Amino acid sequence: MTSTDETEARRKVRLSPEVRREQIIRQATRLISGSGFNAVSLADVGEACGIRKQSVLHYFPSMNQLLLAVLEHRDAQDFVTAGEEPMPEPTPAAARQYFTRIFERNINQREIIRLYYILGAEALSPTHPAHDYFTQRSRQATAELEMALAWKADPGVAAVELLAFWQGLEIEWLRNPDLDPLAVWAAFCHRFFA
Amino acid sequence: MTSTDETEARRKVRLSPEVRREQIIRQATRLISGSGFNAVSLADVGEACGIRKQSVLHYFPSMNQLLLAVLEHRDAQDFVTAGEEPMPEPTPAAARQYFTRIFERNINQREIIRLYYILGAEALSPTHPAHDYFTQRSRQATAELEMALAWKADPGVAAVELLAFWQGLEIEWLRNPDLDPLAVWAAFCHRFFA
DNA sequence: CCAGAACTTTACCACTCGGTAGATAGCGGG
DNA sequence: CCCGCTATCTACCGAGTGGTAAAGTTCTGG
Repeated sequence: MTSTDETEARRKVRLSPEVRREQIIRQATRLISGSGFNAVSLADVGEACGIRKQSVLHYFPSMNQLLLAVLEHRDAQDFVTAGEEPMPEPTPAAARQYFTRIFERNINQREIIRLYYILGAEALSPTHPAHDYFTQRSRQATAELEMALAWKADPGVAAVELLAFWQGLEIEWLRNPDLDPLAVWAAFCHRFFA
Repeated sequence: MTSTDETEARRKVRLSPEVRREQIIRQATRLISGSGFNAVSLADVGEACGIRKQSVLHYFPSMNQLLLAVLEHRDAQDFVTAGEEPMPEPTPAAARQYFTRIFERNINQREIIRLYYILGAEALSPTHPAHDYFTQRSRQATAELEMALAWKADPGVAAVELLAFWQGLEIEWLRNPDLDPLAVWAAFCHRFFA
């Protein structure tokens, strides 16, 4: 993609910093969730926004910082949409309802699931810029699950079990969009929350 | 890493084609499983083997071909080690024993699990050189599981359920090496195969 | 209506990428 | 012993990378 001036020179469009920043983050999210951080360049992000890579660097000091901004932006948005979710009482029925609701919300955000899948894999490497982010996040998720599964015989094992199935199912759903994740989820829950 | 001549010039070591090819595939597997295909270069592979990147290209016509060679080599090796595994009868006990044996074998190959995790994520993108490989492989795995779970009420759903938990657990184990995957596996099987 | 702030640009830089062409050197067979 | 085969090398290419410096252009407040 040389993307030379095709039939028209680029019009210089000036946007407010807030709008531009959000646009950059949105496009970066889209591109990274599509091909992974290692396969996306500053120029790609710029092109998707209709600006040069140097303009992207005007808002984010480096590519790594942009990646972290993408993740933080996502966390902030999650906090908004999920904010009012009550912590479940430690009973099977309450926990099942709680996790099912979050699961349903997730599968309406295909791009985000894909982002975390791809980045989570890349970030296994300790030198990846998002390595620490994912390490901390995984620890936190396990702890939260363990608390909601206190009624289980072994909450520690149960937490890993639920977490493993959960994200494994999301991955299968990414690979095969035709599959009905809620049906599989229900089959698992029928045995797990009993 | 400029890797200049440190205290000693490089000795030109000449190996037989078979030995060198295998060495290259082995090192490429190691590097890719560590950081992903998109983050490994021909020069990295060459350096790991003590040769120049051009010498790597002497054996594999391109980086993409090297990646495919890595995957094919792995499949061939799997066929050797797993060759004598009998297809299970479609009963709960036989299926449980069958899958448990494969699972135990897998968790002795951390690097390979990691290779498939990282590559599987990158290969979601249709432009990735291993995209077709993973699409076909996933289809095949689901079909095989479905056959071994014919005794289930809904083998299609059960196959996805088992596959999801399976690979989700492997991923959790990659993230946290301290966890005991066999314990979690047993907990899941206790309910799933009943 | 002008001046300054700042958004976007062009012009670079040093480096790495995958890949090609041709020279060099180590090994086995005669 | 040396000659041919070929594994490996040096040298190079065009394109792309993240990032810096500074000029230009657009908007806005006084």
